[in-house]
Amino acid sequence: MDPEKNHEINIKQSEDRFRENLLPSLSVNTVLFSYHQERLNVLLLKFGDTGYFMLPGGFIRRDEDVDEAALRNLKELTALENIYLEQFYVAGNAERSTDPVVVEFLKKQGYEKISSWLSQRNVSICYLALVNEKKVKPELNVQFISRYLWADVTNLPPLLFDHTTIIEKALSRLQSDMDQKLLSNNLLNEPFTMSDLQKLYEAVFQKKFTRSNFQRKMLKRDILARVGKKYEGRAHKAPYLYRFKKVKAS
Amino acid sequence: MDPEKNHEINIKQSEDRFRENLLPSLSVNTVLFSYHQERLNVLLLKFGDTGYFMLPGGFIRRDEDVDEAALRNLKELTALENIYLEQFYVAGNAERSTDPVVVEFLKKQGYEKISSWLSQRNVSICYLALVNEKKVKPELNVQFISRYLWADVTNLPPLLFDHTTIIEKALSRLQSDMDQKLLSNNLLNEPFTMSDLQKLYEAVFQKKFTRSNFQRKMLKRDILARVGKKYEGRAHKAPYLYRFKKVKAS
DNA sequence: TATTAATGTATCAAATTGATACAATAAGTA
DNA sequence: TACTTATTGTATCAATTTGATACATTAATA
Repeated sequence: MDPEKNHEINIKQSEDRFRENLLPSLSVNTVLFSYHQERLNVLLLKFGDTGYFMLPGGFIRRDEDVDEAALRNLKELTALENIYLEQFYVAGNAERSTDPVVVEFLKKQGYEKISSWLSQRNVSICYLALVNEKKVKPELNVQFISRYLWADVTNLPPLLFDHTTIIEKALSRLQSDMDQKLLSNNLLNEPFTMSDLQKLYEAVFQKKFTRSNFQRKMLKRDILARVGKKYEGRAHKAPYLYRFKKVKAS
Repeated sequence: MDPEKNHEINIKQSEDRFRENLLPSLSVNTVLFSYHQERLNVLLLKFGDTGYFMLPGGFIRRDEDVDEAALRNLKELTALENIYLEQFYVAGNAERSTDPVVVEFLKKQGYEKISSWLSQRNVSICYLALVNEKKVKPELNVQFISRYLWADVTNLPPLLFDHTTIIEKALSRLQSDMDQKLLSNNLLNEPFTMSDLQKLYEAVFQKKFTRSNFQRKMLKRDILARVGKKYEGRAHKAPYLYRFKKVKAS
């Protein structure tokens, strides 16, 4: 059998399954932040050979909470579990689901039907998550996804749909949450030095902090526990190593 | 013709229209705050004779933005236009759409079909808005809505679905936005005195502020313009009257 | 004209923040 | 071993902000 025909049949079947099991008009997208080599990165998936990238995402089953759907999709795409997820934005523009790059690409490949399916009106509920890059194993056996990329948030490639806007909203939410919630938690490997923590803050806020004042502020918050010293074999005082204190059960 | 049969046909027609024109699985709800007689209130609609209330809401047309849908529904239900609306929460629990009170009520009245329709899985995108109670003309020609109520947020009646949770989330968002965005704007009639403004803040934050410090804080923000004095015919110094300064076009 | 009650503003101490200085120390170098 | 270097931990000081309180102003009334 013609493999392409076979493929279209598979699509037809999955489309039927979609109708049965998934909520129509809705999807979730997750902005996965990581911190690696002093850069704040975002996980992106490359769409075919278009040169365009997109955020990981997926659909919502009829019997699961929207939050659960976000967690499940995250697990399916990256093998991550027990991750802090925060719902920060709804992408609800009527025109957002049609991207000429996607339509063009699919038509060129003969996927007229899939094209119209993927271009259906769709509202996306957007989450952000914070992860250690090394613990993420992106799943690439997904149609049209050719590779993945941890992209520096200050230097994003071209993105499909309104995903650039979504990432901007995610970053500003991350900034306003950074001080309150214990977000650094997921982004830094313990133990870490005060300097490590400061560099993370600087990557997130995209500005410099005064060292001594940053240290004072962090120590005063009573969230760090000193667990030793780090001897780097370099000619200076060894910095303390820290872990985050366990959050009190309240 | 039997009026109830006739009614069911109307429902059938509107259900068909629903399928054609509206996004399935999705709705919007709006928490409409007002400030009246030193109380922070929320607009609620009474569901039949059940003793239960609900938030105003509606559906999203296939060709309109989610934000537009929220504005349109608000206009249809209250005749309000050009209102500050903020998306603050997504109610996405799988079980949220089924409320035994609603099911019971509709069955009792013989509306089996409508009951199952209204109980379909539904994700609600929630907005908050701030309005002058006197400018709101709630529309009561809506099926099952018997009356409306401006309910004190500190003393809510029983609510259907997860609407109590939604209002709690709305209040905490209102509190965190109060200082940044010029929200008082929509809640106070201009001109107002400093004491009026303070009472509004006290209703929103549900706590008292020290008068002199509140005044200092507000004056320093450079958002108020003095426009005269208020002679109340009472034995004390006349307070200044204020308006909000026009926001600079930036 | 004195009294009263609410208002506008000043004041003072405490807490917070930004900038800078300085002491401590791990390793390299003479 | 003593001195140097680089980085870290902490102290200090002024400027700013915040909470509490005091006091002066003033519109109506007795």
